[in-house]
Order: sequence, then structure tokens, then C-alpha cells
Amino acid sequence: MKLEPGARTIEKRAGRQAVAVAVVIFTVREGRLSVLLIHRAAEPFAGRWALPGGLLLPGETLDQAAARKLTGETGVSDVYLEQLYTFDLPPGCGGPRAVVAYFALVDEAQVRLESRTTWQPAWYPVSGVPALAFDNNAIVEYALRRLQAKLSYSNVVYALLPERFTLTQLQRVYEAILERPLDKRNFRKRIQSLELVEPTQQVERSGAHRPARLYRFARREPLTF
Amino acid sequence: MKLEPGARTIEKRAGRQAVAVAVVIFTVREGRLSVLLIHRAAEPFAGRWALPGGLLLPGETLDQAAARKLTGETGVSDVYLEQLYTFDLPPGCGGPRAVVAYFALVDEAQVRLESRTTWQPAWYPVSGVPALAFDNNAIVEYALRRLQAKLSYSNVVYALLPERFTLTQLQRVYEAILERPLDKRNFRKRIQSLELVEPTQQVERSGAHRPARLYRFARREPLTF
DNA sequence: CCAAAAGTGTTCAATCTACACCCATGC
DNA sequence: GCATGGGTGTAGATTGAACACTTTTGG
Repeated sequence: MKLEPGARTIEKRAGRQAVAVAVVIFTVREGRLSVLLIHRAAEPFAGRWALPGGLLLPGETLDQAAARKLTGETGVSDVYLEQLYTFDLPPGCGGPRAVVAYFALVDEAQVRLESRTTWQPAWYPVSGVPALAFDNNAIVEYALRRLQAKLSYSNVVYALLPERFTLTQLQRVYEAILERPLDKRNFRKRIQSLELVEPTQQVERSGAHRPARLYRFARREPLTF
Repeated sequence: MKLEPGARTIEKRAGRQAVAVAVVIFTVREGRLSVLLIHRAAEPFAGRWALPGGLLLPGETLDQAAARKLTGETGVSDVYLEQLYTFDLPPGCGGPRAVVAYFALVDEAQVRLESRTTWQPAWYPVSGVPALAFDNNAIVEYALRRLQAKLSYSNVVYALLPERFTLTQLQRVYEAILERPLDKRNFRKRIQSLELVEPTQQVERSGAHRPARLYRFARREPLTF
């Protein structure tokens, strides 16, 4: 974290509050589900990769703190964000007592990574995440399982796609998350029977080899069935 | 909370730690799913019912704190306990910043309620829970939905039943949690196809109108499929 | 002898899975 | 003209839901 004037004061006061948040930010890049990691410059765990996170500011709720971290790293707001689980942190160091982990879904096209001088953010495919600081690898695993499970009963993937998209693009996202290929016809049948998406009048032409119908999500808010 | 010598010291030190736990303790009593509540004698919310809970002790993990609260109220240990969700607490009062909510399943036959002079614990059917202190009603609702969902893919109900039980008893527990009657034959088919239980040689005679086979759970640890 | 709970199968509908070919376009 | 990706239907297997009668015992 960059030390601006006053930052150390906040850090010191907040240290006693003993709650931190961490966010697993997912996107689909080059057909692979990827996670945003930051490279720590400061101790503890200097030189290791870690999830974006940090202490609550005074008066802030947990959700607000997670949203702030998300926006701070990616520049996007108003995307999907869900609380995952709360983990203990090792005692000592006077650091926070627990981390409340969140996961977020963002459309890569809307992301502008902050480039900091002291620590760099970068995307890693979930299947190639390096050893992380704290117990952050466990958090990523947990987030992945939750996301996979949600595909079957929720519309959360809307947050990973642009406003309009083809069914093939949608299928690619499902395949990236589930890490296995899906049958094209069965996929389209299921999606249409769930009525998650609706066709638009527009047609994709650029780069497509055959004109493709564009769809949009019937709702762009989270649905839980 | 009763103030014993030293309690105020702990409270003051722990208040800055800013994390509390709360436990929704479920049991099945008289055919109804019920929750353990305690009657608060002290401010804030004196005279209101609330979930058992409190601050972490120094060096304690979240799970340990929840287990301590559970054992303290019911006398049982080694039962099912699972983290639910972490809620914000309203600011001000210098109290904790967040509550990590848990839910627990106990067999009523093993419970010995503590009877305190300052505050009384009591069982309430989930459908008749009064207005609780803090946002505790939301926690109970959340716990109920989670428990209902878990029935279809987990064996957690083992913690609500004695070692040996009849299939009809098992069905009564499912019905109490789902709050709807189940078809006897379909229920038995599903349970047996999941291989959650195995028959024993023993037979139930007392009170039964026809001798009934006793079953036990194939595993008495949590299984998640 | 009757009330109360235990035990036991079949049918139908809905859902899921596997699977192959033609078409329009860009190059 | 050919490589690339878009689009479409059917048959078989599995799963879930509805539904009724007989047996044994205690009182």
C-alpha cells in the first residue's frame, strides 16, 4: 500500500480493529479464468504475490471495504461482489484477527489496472496461481469452487461479459470456469430453457465467419434460485 | 453478560479486537426445528432475546470461539458446527465491528441447558422466533435457508439424531427442517440410494406399534458432495 | 378388534446426455 | 475453394413425483 500522508496513522488505528477484507477478482482472459494478484513490496511477505485486500476504514462496512479494494485495483465498480468466508489470521504481529474474503466478477474489457510504483497487479490463470502470502491460496480455491457451483443455479456470469454477446461467447465463459468443454446444443437448450438471456435484433459481423445473433441478459442483477 | 471479576477487563481489551461470534444452535424438539435463544439481562438490548455469542478470547480462533459458546450453552461438544456469514454491526458504542455467524446442530437428548441467574436460555421453534437483539433475526433466517439447502447434498442431519434411529425418525427430522411432509416411499428410496445410512441388527420395540429396524449413519463426519 | 406406525413397487413425466451435419462468410 | 465458426434435432437413459395397501403390535 502506498504511503501517503496520513496513511500510517490510519494503518495504526485500524490495526486494532482487527478485521481485514480480501477480494478474489475473477475475469476471463484469453479463454481462461484468471485472478488478479498484487505483488507485495512491503513486509510481511515482501516479494510474494497476494490477493488485493486490507483493513477497514473507520465507519466503513465490510461490503464497502471490499468494493473499495475492487475499484481501487481495477477501476470498475458496480459489478458482482459476494462474501465468501471468513478466515482466521495467524496471531502475533498485532495484525488483524480475521480476513473476510470476497469474490468479484469483472469483464476484462472494462478493467484498467492501476500501475503502482511499489507493487504491481497482474492477472494469473487460476490453474497457474503461484504460492501466495498468508493463506490466500486456500481462499482462491474456495472462491473457484463457489463460482463453479453458482453457474448451475444463478446468472452471475452476466458480470463477466459485455452488454451484448453471442451464445458461443457465453459458452466459452462457462467452459473457462468449469474447466471442461460443453456440448454446444445441450448448452444452448439449457440456457434458453432457463430464460437467462434474450435475443436482440443486432447481429455480430466483425470477425465472425458467419453472422451471429447477439443476446443480452434478461437481468443484470444477481438472481438466486 | 454477567460481570465477574476480570470480565470488564476482557471486555475492554476484546472490544478493540472488534470481532464477535454468534451461533444459531438448532435442534429438533417435539417434531419442530428449534433455535436456542438467550434472554439478555444487560444493556444493550436488555430484556430482549438474542443468539448466544460474544467476543473472541485472546489467542482463540473463530471456530474455537463458536465451539466455546456452543458448549457453554448446551453442554455438548463435538457436534456439527459450520460458519455461515459475517455481518456488519452498527457503528458507535465502541463494540465489535463484525459478527461471524455460525450454525450448529445438536441432538436434543444430549443437551443440558445451563440455567444462569442473570439470563435464561430457551428453545424457540424457528417459525415462532420473537424479535431479536441486533440483526439476529436475519442470521436465523439465513441459517435456516442454508440448512434446508444442505439436506439435499450432505449428511449433516446425523448430528440431530441419536446413534441409532428408525427411518421414520429420520424422515421426521427432514420434514421438520423443510417444513413440509415428504412421501415415505420416495424418501426411503432416496436415502438408501445415497448410502448415507446402514441397517443394524437391532430392532426398535418400545413404543413402536410394529417392530422397526434401527439404522445408523455410515459416517458421522460431515460429507459434502 | 381397532388404532397406529412400518414396510414395500410401479407408472409417468421431465430432465440430462450423447451425438453429426449444413451454412454463411472472410481470406 | 477452403477454413472457421454459427446454427440446429432426436433417441435413450436417468431422475423425480405421484400414488395404496398389507403387516404387526399395544391397548
